[in-house]
Formats: sequence, C-alpha cells, structure tokens
Amino acid sequence: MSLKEVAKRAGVSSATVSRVLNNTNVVRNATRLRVIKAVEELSYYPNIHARTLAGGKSRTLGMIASNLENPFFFDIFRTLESDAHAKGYEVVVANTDYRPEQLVTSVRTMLERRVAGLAVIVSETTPELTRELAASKIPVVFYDAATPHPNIFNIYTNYRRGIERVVDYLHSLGHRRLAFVGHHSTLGPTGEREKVFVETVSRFASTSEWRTVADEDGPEGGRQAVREVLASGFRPSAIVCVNDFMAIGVLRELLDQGLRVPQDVSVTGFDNIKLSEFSYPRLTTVHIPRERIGRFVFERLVPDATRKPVGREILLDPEFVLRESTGPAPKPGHP
Amino acid sequence: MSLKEVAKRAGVSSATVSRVLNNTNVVRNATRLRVIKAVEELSYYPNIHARTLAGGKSRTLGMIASNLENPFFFDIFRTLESDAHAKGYEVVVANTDYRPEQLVTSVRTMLERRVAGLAVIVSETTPELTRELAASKIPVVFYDAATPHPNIFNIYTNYRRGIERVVDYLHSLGHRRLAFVGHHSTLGPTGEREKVFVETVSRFASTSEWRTVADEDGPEGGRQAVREVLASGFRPSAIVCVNDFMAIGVLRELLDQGLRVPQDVSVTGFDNIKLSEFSYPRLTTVHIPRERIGRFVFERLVPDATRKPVGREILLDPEFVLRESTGPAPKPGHP
DNA sequence: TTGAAAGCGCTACCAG
DNA sequence: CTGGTAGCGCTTTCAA
Repeated sequence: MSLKEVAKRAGVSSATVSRVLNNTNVVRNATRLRVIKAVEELSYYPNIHARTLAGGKSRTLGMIASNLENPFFFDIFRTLESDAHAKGYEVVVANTDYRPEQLVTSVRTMLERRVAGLAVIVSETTPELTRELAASKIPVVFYDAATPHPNIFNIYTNYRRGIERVVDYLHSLGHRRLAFVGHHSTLGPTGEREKVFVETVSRFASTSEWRTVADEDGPEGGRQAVREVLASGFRPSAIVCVNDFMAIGVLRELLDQGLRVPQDVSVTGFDNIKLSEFSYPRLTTVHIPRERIGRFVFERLVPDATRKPVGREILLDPEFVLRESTGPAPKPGHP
Repeated sequence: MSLKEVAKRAGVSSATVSRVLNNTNVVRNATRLRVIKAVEELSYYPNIHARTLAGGKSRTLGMIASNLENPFFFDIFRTLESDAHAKGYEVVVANTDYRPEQLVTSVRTMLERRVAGLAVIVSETTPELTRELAASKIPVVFYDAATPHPNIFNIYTNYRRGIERVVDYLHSLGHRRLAFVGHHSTLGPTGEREKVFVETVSRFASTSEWRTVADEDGPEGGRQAVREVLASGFRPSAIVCVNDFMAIGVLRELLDQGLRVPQDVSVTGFDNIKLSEFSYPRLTTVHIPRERIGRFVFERLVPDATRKPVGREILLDPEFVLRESTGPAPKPGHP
C-alpha cells in the first residue's frame, strides 16, 4: 500500500496525495475529498521511514532515562510526551538501567533514528558522549551534566541546597548519626551527590558521625542498603536517601527490623514522587518539579518559531516537604 | 554523513560498505578493515530510515500499554526489551492511559513505523482495531483479548480463577461484606473483571453484600475509591482490588481513616508487583508472571527460524500469595 | 570479492 | 491547483 496506489485510485498524482496528507498548499476541495476517500478505502497509512528520508526531518524526539521505573523519570517522560503529542511529535524512550554501555548504545540508536531532539536524563554521562552529541547538531537537553555548547541545553537541580535543608533539619532535631543511602551511580568516583552529602554533614554537623552505602535504585535496593548499614554495626538515628524510590524500601526494612519510624530512626527521601504520600509513614522529602523539567525539555527540543529564544539553562530550586518520617532523635542510650 | 562518503574515503563502493556494516557476504579482510577505519574516522552511523526503507524490514518491535507507570506493564516491557536487545531488536513503547482514542493513534503510529511485530497489552481494545491489526499482516500479541487470526497471538490470564481464590479465601475468613475496587476500564460495560467479581461473590458467598467502585488506575485512584465506598455508607470488611497498584492507595486511605488492616478491613491486590512487598501491611495478592508474558511476546513477534513453531496462545494460571493484609472478619457489632 | 544500478515510499521543487 | 521528477540513504540483485 503506497502513495502511488492511493494516487491511482483517486485519479491524481502521488504529489497531490502527499499534499493532502500533509495539508500543505491549497488542493482543490473536490480533489482533496477524492484523495481522502481513496486513503480510507485502501486503509492506507504512510511509511514514516520514507517520509523522514525524503523530508529530511523527523517528528520524533528521543528521551534516555536511567530508570524509567522510578517515577521521577517517568513523570518527566509523561510531561514531555504529552507536550509532544499536542504538537504532533512523538517520543521514543530508552532505559539505561544506569549502565554506561547501554547509554552509549541508546544514544547511538537515537542518532540512527535521526530524532529531532534528544533528552538525556541520566546520571552516568561521559564527556565523550557529550562531545558526540554536541557534534550531532541536534538539540540535546542534559540533566545535571554541565557542558556548554550551542546545541546543548541544561537542567540543573540545586541538589546541594536540598540536601543542606534536609541535613540541617535533621541536625536541629538532634540527629548526630546519619547514614546516606544512594544507588551505585550516586556514589563512588562519579557520584557528585555523595560528596554533597558528606560536605554538608561536615559543615552543618561537624560533630556527627556518618556513613554512606549504595545499592541498586529502587525499594529493593533501599532494603538492602539498610541491611548493610545495620550489619556494619553502625546505628544511625536518621537515614538520608538519595531519592524517594529507594526510601520506600528503607522504610519497609526498618519496620521489619523492629525499628519505628520516626521514633527510632528518621528517614528522608528526595524528589517527592507520588508514592511518597502513600508510604508508611509518609515520607519527608524534597520536591523536584518533574513537570517543569519535561516542559523545559520540550521547549528546547522543539523551538517554537513564534516565540522568542528561550534560556539555555535552568536551575531548579528544591523545596523541602515535611511529612511524618522524621522526628526528634531518640534519647541516647535508648534503643 | 552517508554511506557514499564512507565509501569514498575507504576507496570502495557504497555496496561494499553496506556489506561490511551488515557483515554479510565475504568481504576481503583488508577491505573490511579499511571500511571500518573510515566509518570510525568519520564517526558515521547509518540512517535507520533509509535502512528499513531499502531493506523492507525493520528491527523494531512495538508495545502498547495502558499504563506504563503501573509496574505490571513495566515489568512486561522490561523483559521484552531485554530479550529484544539480546537479538538485536529494539522496542518502542506507547502509553494509552486507558484512552481508546489514544490506542487508535498509537496503533496507527506503530504501523507507520512498520514495526516488525506489535504487543498490545491494554484492556481497552476494540473489534475494529483487532481487524485492522489482523489485516496488517504483522505478528501481534494481545493480552486478554480473544481474536483468532493467523498473525494474532493471545495471552490469557485466568482472572476468574484468581478472583475465585481470593473471594473464597475471604469468605472462609468470615467476610460477608465485600467491595471491589477497579479502574474505569475494568468496570462498566466493557469490564469483564467486574463481572467476574460479582459472579464469584454470588457463587461463593451468596449471602454476602457487595459493592463495586472505580477510579483511575494507581494509588491515588485507590484512595479515592475507598473514600467513595465509605461515603456511600457501605462498610466492607474486605476490599478486593483489581490490581496491586490501586491497592497501595487503598491501604493508605484506610489507615488515614483510622481503619486497621487487616484487623478492621482486609485488602487484596492482584499482579504481585514488587511494591506489594513494600506496602504496609504487605499485600495479599495473586501472582501474574510478567516475565513469562514478556518472553511469550518476544517469541511470537520474532519467530526464530531454528525453532519449531510455537503455540498461538497461552493461558496463565494465577497463584495466590498470602501476606499480611488479610485476616479474619471483625466480629459483628465491632467497629 | 566488488561495483553498478535499480529501487524502497515519500517530499519538494519546477513546470504547466 | 496539479503533474512530473529528482533525489533522501541504504539494500540488493546482476555482472564483472
């Protein structure tokens, strides 16, 4: 089923069929109707590959995320997709599972697809990748990965500010033994976030003890992290989690270990995903506006000719959300 | 950057470049090396559109899901994607949010993409769509939507059996006032599941009272559903949820209303998503093997020439998972 | 083992 | 307003 067949059936040239399909130019209404009829009768649908190949431009955006299962990423995707659909664009997503090799593969795939723009919302970026993307000429939005370049846009989260707020609050509650639960790519040499935590603890609470652990992102990872901390003999009065998704597992494991939250241990998350309102107890966290991120991404990836040029970067300021998983540090000597 | 440029740089014809890129035929090793070198030097990557257009075949699979945010769907996607990647395929997903119009749009998009195969894991299918897909000739896998056809495959869940097991168990515990919480597309005229619940309750517990409510899929919907039930004056001793994702919200809302689970109200889910082990209390549910579904999908969508023909259908038998959200019905007259 | 050339289905430009 | 036609970048015979 091709344009040509539709053209034949409608008694016009394929160029005309193309015109009505793209409602370009002014096709005489009678002609248009005949074409439409033929299209329907043959239940014809265009070949997107021929289309982008011939037109040179694609109406597809790409988004690469570390872990789509984590609502933080999914919420961004949802907003982006919604905006995209509204403007006749589509978005194809790729998941990296925090694996750098997968990131490389995904970027490659997106480039082969000739996406009109790409959002790279991952924490495992590498300089080479950034260079390759910069060279690709297509607009690219990165999350928390600074790289100035004409076609590169950036979204920064004031992560430090968020963590400071959390640690400060915990300190004011009397907590002096803190643990930081991250996932693999937030810790270690590439992990900026662990560093921020450590620096913050040292500054706001120089007399405190602390410890960091990492496991996979998600509830299961959170659970394992708690086990590891406890097994090490360290007994934190508060646990700061790199995100809400892991915090959910932390909460559960604490409960299983017979530790009450927040009476025995306080817990904080990050992101303020919807699930953080459904956990037990409800999670104290830091809000990151995913909708704004998704919207920002779309606006950079699909420049609207009618609007004035938009900013190249955006800095998101986290907002502290106090709920029930935090409380005063237990009296020393107590369990 | 095109094949031709690579060819020129390597001093060969574009046909030869194509051959080494697809490692087809036997290209002389010296030639191959030169080509590879040129490819790398130019950091060339093929245009997937030109490729599928010329080759006539695509290495992309499509998956349409009602709600990717619900881990049930995501788990299927994950398995499918993993299998696909292992065989050099990719999968593009589309979310319908349970909206029939979006389903139509998504199917159309997938067809335009000329996907090699399509998985339609939604509960809002329509006969017309099925017909269109059948006519498309590409392999299609449906979930819980019977339609015999040469290129159509089916996955059935013995939903009835699962619900029977749940209702029977609840009945044996003395529960006589049951509520069923579903999402919009499980209830109403198109909802098979509500019917199953009602029939089952009537059969297994003819002396029971029951009520059904629907809201959006997800924790928030579960919460709203509980509010609605309670507001109506009905006071169930047990709530059967259409899936775990909604049950999480049900659990939370019950807690907020001062109702203890399972002492005051028992709650059951369906699917056995990972989160059901992290809820408070842990959810009694019915296991549906998402990995098997994902695997089944891949095997039908990408027929392996070396293997004997595979079955056209599969019937999944749910397995009851007893956890902590269910218990004996409270004594009558008690809160 | 390699090259030449004919498309794949569609868009876009040039005539008419 | 409509038709003819030259590609878009790649795969795939057919020859050499």
